[in-house]
Amino acid sequence: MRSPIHQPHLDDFDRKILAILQRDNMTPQRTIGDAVNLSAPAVQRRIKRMREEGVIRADVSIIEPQALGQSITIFVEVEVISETAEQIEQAKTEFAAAAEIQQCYYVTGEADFILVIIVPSMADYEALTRRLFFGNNNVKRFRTFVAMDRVKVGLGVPVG
Amino acid sequence: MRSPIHQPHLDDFDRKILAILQRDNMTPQRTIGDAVNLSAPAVQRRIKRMREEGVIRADVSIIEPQALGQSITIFVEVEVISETAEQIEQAKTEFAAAAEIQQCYYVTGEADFILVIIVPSMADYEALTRRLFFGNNNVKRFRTFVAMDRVKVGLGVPVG
DNA sequence: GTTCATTTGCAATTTTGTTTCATTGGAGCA
DNA sequence: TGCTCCAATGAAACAAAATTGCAAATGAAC
Repeated sequence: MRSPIHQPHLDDFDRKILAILQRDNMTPQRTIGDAVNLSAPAVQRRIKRMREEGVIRADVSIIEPQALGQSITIFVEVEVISETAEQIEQAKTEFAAAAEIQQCYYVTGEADFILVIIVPSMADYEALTRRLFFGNNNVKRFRTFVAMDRVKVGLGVPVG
Repeated sequence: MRSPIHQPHLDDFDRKILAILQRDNMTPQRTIGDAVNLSAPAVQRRIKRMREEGVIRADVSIIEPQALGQSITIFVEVEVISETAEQIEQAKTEFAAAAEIQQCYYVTGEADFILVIIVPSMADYEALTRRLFFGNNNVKRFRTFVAMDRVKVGLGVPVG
């Protein structure tokens, strides 16, 4: 379902451009060009290529959840009963579809899934658990961690 | 250290605009205006205001970690020994400073911190644990979860 | 009903993004 | 060496978008 990565070769220019874009993608191409010693059109072509290659996945605004009344961030470790391919796929689909689930990872270790959830209140979380976990008979157990401080939040990748 | 939120009143226009921007912040203001029934300048002024108020925290490109050779995503639950305000602050600062740590949350529950880490290889992770956890005598223990599939990744917030 | 503050749309202006095109700098090869 | 071919570049022209100025509309307080 996701577009493949064709092992793109990124040179130093590309990496510097990415470093700028993942900090502020509204930076004018001319400014980027000055920073990396390239003309604006060159920068523009590289960005376009990296978008096509899937190196740049998306361009988004990051919103403060509190401003939208979504003030609680919760982590959940979910352990399932049956780990057949089919059951796992179904769980992935279900978790991915929930708007409250901001992030979902399928992991090894003492849990099977780790979820990052954003809700307005604990009551909403409680309702969500009923729908998502207690309402799913393949969920063996789940552990909840409530975030008191979002110390560092982002999707930045080290550019090496 | 973080700018406060002055309980900004967001109307329906604002929320619709945010919904668009957190999906694609390169959408032209004119297009946004058409979608929400507002002129482009009106949209522009609202966006500017929400940036100043801190509702919109940042505008970024999202990069595929694999493209940068950072192909392993790891979750870590960290439990500390002493939870004095000072010790916690120090841990926050230390975790926030590490480039490999993409996200860091201070949580309640059976752990104190939850980290999302991006590294090129398990060897790099092992080196990181030595530096961050074994090298810190306030870390009681930590549990590692390696992501096999990044099912859903993003920082989108439900717009209610 | 009047006033005041806010927000809007339109139009002009400025800035930015995009395309065109001639040129440069190699890589491969006779 | 001298040659062609290819990919990437920068300068300039061009198109599109963002931003600003301003008058009109809206709405709340009095």
